[in-house]
Amino acid sequence: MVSAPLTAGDGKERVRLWLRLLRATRLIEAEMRERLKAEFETTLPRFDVMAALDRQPDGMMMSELSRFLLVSNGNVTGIVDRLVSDGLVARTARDGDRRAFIVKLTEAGATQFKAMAAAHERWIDALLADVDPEEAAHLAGTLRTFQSKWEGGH
Amino acid sequence: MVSAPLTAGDGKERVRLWLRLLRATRLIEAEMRERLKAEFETTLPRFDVMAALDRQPDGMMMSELSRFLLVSNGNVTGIVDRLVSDGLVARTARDGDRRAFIVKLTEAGATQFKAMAAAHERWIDALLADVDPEEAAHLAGTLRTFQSKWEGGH
DNA sequence: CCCTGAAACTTTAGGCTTGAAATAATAAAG
DNA sequence: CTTTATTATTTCAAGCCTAAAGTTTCAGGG
Repeated sequence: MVSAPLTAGDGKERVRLWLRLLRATRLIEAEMRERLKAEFETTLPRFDVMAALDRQPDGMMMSELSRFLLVSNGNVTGIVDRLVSDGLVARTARDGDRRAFIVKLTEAGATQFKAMAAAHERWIDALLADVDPEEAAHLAGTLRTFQSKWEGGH
Repeated sequence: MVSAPLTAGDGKERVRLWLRLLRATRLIEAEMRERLKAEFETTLPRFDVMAALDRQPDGMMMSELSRFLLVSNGNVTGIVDRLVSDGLVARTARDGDRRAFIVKLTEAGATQFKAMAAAHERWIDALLADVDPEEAAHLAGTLRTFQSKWEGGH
């Protein structure tokens, strides 16, 4: 006799988790998008690129940006193009390799990003106010495990 | 004397959780996108629309779809247009109201969706295999609480 | 009947996104 | 030195996405 599942609907638990993950993420993402637009006249992809560059003061190659942000090469080209023409980001040559560019935040870009990052942190903190910090740390740990296994094993 | 935080980096726990949530979601999303393309020659937004319609055999209005999927009205128009021209979805008039359409899956659409849904469930199950069920339930519960508070309170 | 407002949907402009193809420069092998 | 492969990036076509403006229809007074 095969043991019947004690919890109802067993077997679809992981799909249910995924659907919740996706929905929660999209809700928060939509909110961030809306506020970035309203408060800073910018977009989430632009914010993502600037956040990545802010962590690497020496700059990043286009391809590094692409890998880090999990988006395609061609996508990064367009976003960076627009940031450059707004004076927030600069492309500089890499000596010894005329193929690659080093992309960094300009002064103006770094200044603007600081303001956005502070607001972003406040928004997220308020949005997730009901998740207590201990729980947050725990969940972050779970997700970290998932990611490292996945990103490691391709 | 103000008490110092016992855990390092306190105050940014929620932001860290959000970044991990976002990254994990994007990893899985990218994988689903890739497999839907490779195995079924379709896209994630199309899958999302078909999944929503599969749950409502009587069909949905365009605006219901838009609200449910958390995307804009105009966006739904385009996706449904393409699904209709592929014969997977049908727009039918709603009697008594010439403004609204009822959108449903066609036979062909329902058949194709069944195959995709089964594959989708297998993929997610395998991807999340390392998340133990207890932990999964816990995470799902936290997300559920967040969502109901958020979606309720606008 | 006629207005006014709201509802359902489409259209438009601009930006994001991907995968594939095209350029160009470097590196490696013979 | 020349061929071949790899790396870094851009370009392109097609589709996704949003916010805002536009169209048509309905519903409720007057």
